[in-house]
Amino acid sequence: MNADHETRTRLLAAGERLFGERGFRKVTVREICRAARANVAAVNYHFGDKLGLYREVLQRAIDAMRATTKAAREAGKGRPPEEQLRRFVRIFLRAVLSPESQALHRLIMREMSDPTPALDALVEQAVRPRVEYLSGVLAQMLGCPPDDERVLRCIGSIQTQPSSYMPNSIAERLGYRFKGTPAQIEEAADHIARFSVGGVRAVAHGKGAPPVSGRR
Amino acid sequence: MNADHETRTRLLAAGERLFGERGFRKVTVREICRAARANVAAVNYHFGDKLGLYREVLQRAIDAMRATTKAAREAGKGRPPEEQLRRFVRIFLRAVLSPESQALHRLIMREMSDPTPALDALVEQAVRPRVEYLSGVLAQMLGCPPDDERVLRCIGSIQTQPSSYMPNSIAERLGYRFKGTPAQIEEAADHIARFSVGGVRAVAHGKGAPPVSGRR
DNA sequence: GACTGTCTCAAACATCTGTTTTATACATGT
DNA sequence: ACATGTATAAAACAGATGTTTGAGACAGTC
Repeated sequence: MNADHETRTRLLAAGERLFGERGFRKVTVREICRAARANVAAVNYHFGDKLGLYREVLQRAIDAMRATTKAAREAGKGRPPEEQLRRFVRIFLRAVLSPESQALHRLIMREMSDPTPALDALVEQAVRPRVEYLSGVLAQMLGCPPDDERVLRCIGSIQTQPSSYMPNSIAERLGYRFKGTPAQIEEAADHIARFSVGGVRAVAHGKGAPPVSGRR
Repeated sequence: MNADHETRTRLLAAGERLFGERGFRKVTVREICRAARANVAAVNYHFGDKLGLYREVLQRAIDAMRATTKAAREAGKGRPPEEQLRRFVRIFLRAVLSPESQALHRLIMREMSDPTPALDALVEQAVRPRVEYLSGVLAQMLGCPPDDERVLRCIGSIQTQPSSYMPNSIAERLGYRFKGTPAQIEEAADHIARFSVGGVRAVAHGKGAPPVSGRR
């Protein structure tokens, strides 16, 4: 019986931490089981296989991402689109960089840059809703329909920026020490928000990069 | 003898292609040897071990990256900093996305997001010079010293954007078809240049993202 | 008290992967 | 002709890794 599934729960916790730190491939079943003080066979017993455990962890990450999107949506409700974008950036960065919540959000970013067979669930359940929300915000800022190519391009430009602040990043080797203190997180969010609003404005006005030489 | 090192050359070519497509870890020695029509032992004979082959391929990538930085530097010589940034972005994107030259430049991006023991050479020989060049450009645009934190933050915001246009990217699943035609590459470069110049301007003027609510 | 289903464990298994060994062929220099 | 250094090939090796097996412990059920 053991309806609490104690071992199962410990495996999920260990998987969340380790998968979040290193992604699916670079974590070994034996490592997870050691961290969860469980037998090597425990993963296969409770989750079928390694990917089964990963899928459950990823589902939690998907839920966390949806919650973040929802929080950003609500924080921006009734405000002008630029302010909606700023608030989205700030809420997103807090989620990705705060030590308490970072594990699951990093897992998302890893899954996107190095996908597993579980990618589909992520895209359909979490990425698509977020992109739809941001598309609405950006379409307003750009003054164009949400399916304009510029909308998706801007979303790309915005969503990629946070990876500069993740550990392992080259920036650390170049003197930029990012430790993830609340103050640093706000500074990073502030920068990305500023940079992104400015970038979108430039795209909206069709200025900033004439074909190759400089009309301006 | 065999001073041409035919097998060695084929191994390097196969390694360049495969490492560029999938990175160090996800390529197997047997795969490389099969692609190079060589024996499994060939890699160890010619390069000591797998990492030895990788280091030689990476060195080519480092050289390609330095050449790109140099080309951007020269293309911008004597021009205003914004134009220097635009030209850098365009030259960089052409290198990363053009089918002919993409393999080595993708290897660079892989090495940065998922480092191997060979990372040091990359950072010291290729990343640092590029960052120094961009720091100069951005310091001018921002009107601040090159070691101001905003400089490095902007470099991060600029350099991360191209990953939106790499294969495997989520954008493909959401309807944005990027095939890498010259026209599409120019469009992408145009977008990133516009967005980045606009972003840097906003950071320079301290506008675009007041603390949380909206003064503007 | 025997039975059943749940859970855990140590051990073994199968596969993949980087590496090494051993033998052989070939060209070159003396 | 012989020795030497270079290159390739087939096979074996060693370690890691995901998975399976078979036995046993434990709790609840008939």
